[in-house]
Amino acid sequence: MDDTTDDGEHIDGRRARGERRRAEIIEATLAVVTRDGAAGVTHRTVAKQAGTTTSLSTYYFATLDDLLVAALTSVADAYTARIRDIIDTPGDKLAGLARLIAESAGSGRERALAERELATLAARRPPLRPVARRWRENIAELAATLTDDPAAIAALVAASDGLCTAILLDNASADPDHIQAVLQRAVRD
Amino acid sequence: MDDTTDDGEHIDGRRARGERRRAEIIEATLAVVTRDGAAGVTHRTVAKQAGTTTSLSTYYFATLDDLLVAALTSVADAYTARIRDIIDTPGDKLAGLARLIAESAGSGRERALAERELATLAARRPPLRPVARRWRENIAELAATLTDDPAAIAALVAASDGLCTAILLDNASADPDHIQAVLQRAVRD
DNA sequence: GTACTAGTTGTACTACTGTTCAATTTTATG
DNA sequence: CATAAAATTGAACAGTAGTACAACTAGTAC
Repeated sequence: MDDTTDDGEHIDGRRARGERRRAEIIEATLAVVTRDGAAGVTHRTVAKQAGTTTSLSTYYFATLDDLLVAALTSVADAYTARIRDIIDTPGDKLAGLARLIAESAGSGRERALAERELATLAARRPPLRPVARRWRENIAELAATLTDDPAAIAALVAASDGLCTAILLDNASADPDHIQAVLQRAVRD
Repeated sequence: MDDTTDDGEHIDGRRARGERRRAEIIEATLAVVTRDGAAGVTHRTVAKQAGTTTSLSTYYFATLDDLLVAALTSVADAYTARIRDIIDTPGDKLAGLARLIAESAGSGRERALAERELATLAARRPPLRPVARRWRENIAELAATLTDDPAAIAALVAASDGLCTAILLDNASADPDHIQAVLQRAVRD
């Protein structure tokens, strides 16, 4: 058998399977956070959700904190990609951001809630803080393509964050036009 | 002995002491949230912090949820009073709000963090949600004294919330002037 | 004094927690 | 084939969780 890639690098089937398992466990963690909140995350609940054993969860993530860091990183990565898409795509960036925020009311609600729970955890766990900061840094980067005024950038970040809170906690209106109007207030001259 | 108030109502020393104890337990709960986060709140940790026994904590608050609701309510009440002060006091209301938000970086950091932790909990516990909404409703009321534009009101609420996040999670600048400038962007014509 | 109520304590039970570890299976290497 | 490495399992340990409950103390009313 020739177990090589096009690059000629060997692929260890064991490690590949391990990576898959690791990803499954992270996904299971997010499912648990979505269902029961961050407080519901234990090696046992995660393992059960992933259909494996407790020991395997500790095999990949020695401590619960490691697991939470990995889960938050995963969500942050996804959001980073989404925002980078908006930045790189020609067109109205504020409208794109408004649509992304509006998703927090529907399909993206679970993800947004999970991100928020983990971000709150981060306030108390230093290793989590850089990861939690990413969402805000990404918005700031998007804002920087629209204005040079630092106050306007800070205002857009704050508005985005506050709008998400409103949607998640207040069941506020998730009309993209309304959201865009609020965002526009932050960056207009 | 004449155990009556000016109104002539009898005061039961036992009940009075009970009310004091109840308040002490709530205060202890906030201290625990401040130190270890909402996840650190258990009947035992709270009782230890309050200098009483576990059973007494369950005597006043049958379930942990009851205790968390009471603690969040206490914080929300304090914030409500602060904001009402700003509304009722003549002068620049935005400057007052900016000073209040800036406190989240210093003396008020613990309180603000506790409120945020409990508010995040509230997303998942329906009985907590109305209490968690109060902070935002109060800001909206303050905003309503400055403008009639619903978008501007929503923008000020979102900006206030986002600025607090920035301070708590990013260690962002807590300069009242900077904060006021960002807030001003939300409500100006 | 007695009777009653509110507050308070210590104890105990069951359930679940993070974590460890030796044993086992699966896969790769030579 | 044999050997080693990675993945996976089951069981176990010690610690802590929520909660219930009977017993006890302190304050009230008559």
